[in-house]
Amino acid sequence: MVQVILVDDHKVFLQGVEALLSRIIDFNVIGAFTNGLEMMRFLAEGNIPDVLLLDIEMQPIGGVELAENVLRQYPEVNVIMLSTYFNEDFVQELMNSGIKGYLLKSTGFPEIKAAITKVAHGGFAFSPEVMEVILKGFSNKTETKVQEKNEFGQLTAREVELIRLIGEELTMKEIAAQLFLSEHTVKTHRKNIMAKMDVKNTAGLIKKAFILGFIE
Amino acid sequence: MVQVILVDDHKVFLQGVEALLSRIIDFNVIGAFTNGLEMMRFLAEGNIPDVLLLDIEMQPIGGVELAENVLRQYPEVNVIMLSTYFNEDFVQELMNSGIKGYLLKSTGFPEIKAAITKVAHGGFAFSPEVMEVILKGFSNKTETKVQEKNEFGQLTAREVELIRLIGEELTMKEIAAQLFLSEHTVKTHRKNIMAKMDVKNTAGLIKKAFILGFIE
DNA sequence: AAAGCAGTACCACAAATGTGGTATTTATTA
DNA sequence: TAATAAATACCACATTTGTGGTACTGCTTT
Repeated sequence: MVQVILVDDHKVFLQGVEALLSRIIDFNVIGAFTNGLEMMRFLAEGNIPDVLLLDIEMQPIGGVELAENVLRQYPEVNVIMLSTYFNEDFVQELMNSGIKGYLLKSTGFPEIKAAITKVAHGGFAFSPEVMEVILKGFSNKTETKVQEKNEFGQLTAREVELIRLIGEELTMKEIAAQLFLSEHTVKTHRKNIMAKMDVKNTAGLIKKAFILGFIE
Repeated sequence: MVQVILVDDHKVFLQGVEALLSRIIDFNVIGAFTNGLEMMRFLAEGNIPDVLLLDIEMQPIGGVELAENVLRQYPEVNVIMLSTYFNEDFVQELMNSGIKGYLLKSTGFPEIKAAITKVAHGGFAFSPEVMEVILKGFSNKTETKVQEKNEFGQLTAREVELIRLIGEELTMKEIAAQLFLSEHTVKTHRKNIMAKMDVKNTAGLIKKAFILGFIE
C-alpha cells in the first residue's frame, strides 16, 4: 500500500487526481492540500507518506522550496514534482536536492500512476522531455569541465523580492525608494538576477520568473 | 442529462475532472480534448454539447479565441471558461462574446458541478473574485460615461506575433530584422500593444501576455 | 463613398535598462 | 579563522525602451 500526499493550489486538479488515485487499490491518499504550510504541519504530526506529489507553481511558497524543506527533514520521502512548464535550469538543481521525479501536467494519468509506483519502490520517474535534458546535461558535464559558471546559483530572498517588484511594473528607481535602498544597489541586484537566471532582458526575466513561480 | 465537453491541455487535469464528472448521473462527458482544434472538429461532426468547459491558458490556440469561434458557429453552446489566473480586462470582453461562466482553477469541484448545472439551464456562473469585478465594472460604466478608451481593444494577429517575439527576448531591432520591417513599425506596434494591454513597461507586457496565454 | 481598422513608417526627446567593472560590511560556514 | 555568500553602493557608458506625436496605404464595412 503506497501512502500518497498531494499538494496543488488548483483545487479541482487536486480533487480530480485524488479521485483517480483513490480508485487504485494499491494507493492510499492520506492527504491532499492546496497549501504547502498545511502539508508541512500534517507531516509534523507524523503523517509521513511514501510519495509526495508537489506542484511547482504555487503561491506564496513554491514547490521547489517546499521540496527542499521536506527532504531536509524527511529524506525518506519520495518527492515527485509536477509542473505546467518545463524548465531546464531547474532540473539540475532539483536532482541534487534529492527529488525522485519530475512530471509535466500534460502527462496522462496512467503515467502518473506508473511514476508513483516506481518512485515508491526506489526508482525515478521523469517525463520524456525532462529525461532528455538530464541526459544532455550529463554529457555536457563530462565533456566540458571548463564551463562551471552557469549553474543557476540559487536566488536569494532579496533577489526574489526584487523580482516580484519588477513584476509589479516598478522601475529600479521606484523599487529603490520603496525598499529604502540606493538605486545602484537595486541595479546590482537585477544584474545578478539576470545572470543567475541566464536571461538577456526584462522580458526574459519576467517570463522565467513566471515559469519558476516567483510572480503570479 | 447534461452533455459536457472538456478542453484543457493539462491531461491529468482533464482526466481528473472527467473522472469526477462521470460519477455524476446527470452529466454525460461526450468529449475531452487537450487540443482546441480536435474539439472544433468534433463539434463539426455534429457533437454539440450543452456545456463546454474551456481552459484559457492553452497553446497554440488560447481558450478565448476558441470560445469566440465556437460561439460564432454554435451560439446555443453554454461556455464556461476555466483559468488559473484572473484577468480583469478579459472578463468584460468575454461577457460581450457570450460566455456563461468564468471559474478559477482554485475553485473546488462541487462549485464546478454547480456551475455546469446552472449554465446548462440558462444561468451564469462566476467565481466570487470574478463576480466582484463584474459588479465593479458595472458601476464604473454607469457612473463615468466619459472614459471610453481603455476597453482593451482586441489585439491584432500582428500584435500577438510581436508579443511572442518580445517574449523570446528579442529587441525591437532584432524583431524588425526578422520580420523585414522598419524598426519604427515594430516600435509603433509595441506602443499600441502596451496601450491596449494597459501596461507600463516590458515587465507588465510579458506578465500580462503570460496570463493571457500568448506566451508560454 | 466615407469611415474605420490594420499595418506600415517616420521623428525627436526622455527615461530606463543593460554591460562591465570595483568595493565594503556583515553573516555564515568550512 | 579564513573563506564564502549576501547585501549594500558606486561609476561610466552603450543600448533599449517609453512617450507623444503624424501620416500613408490597402482593405472592409457601413
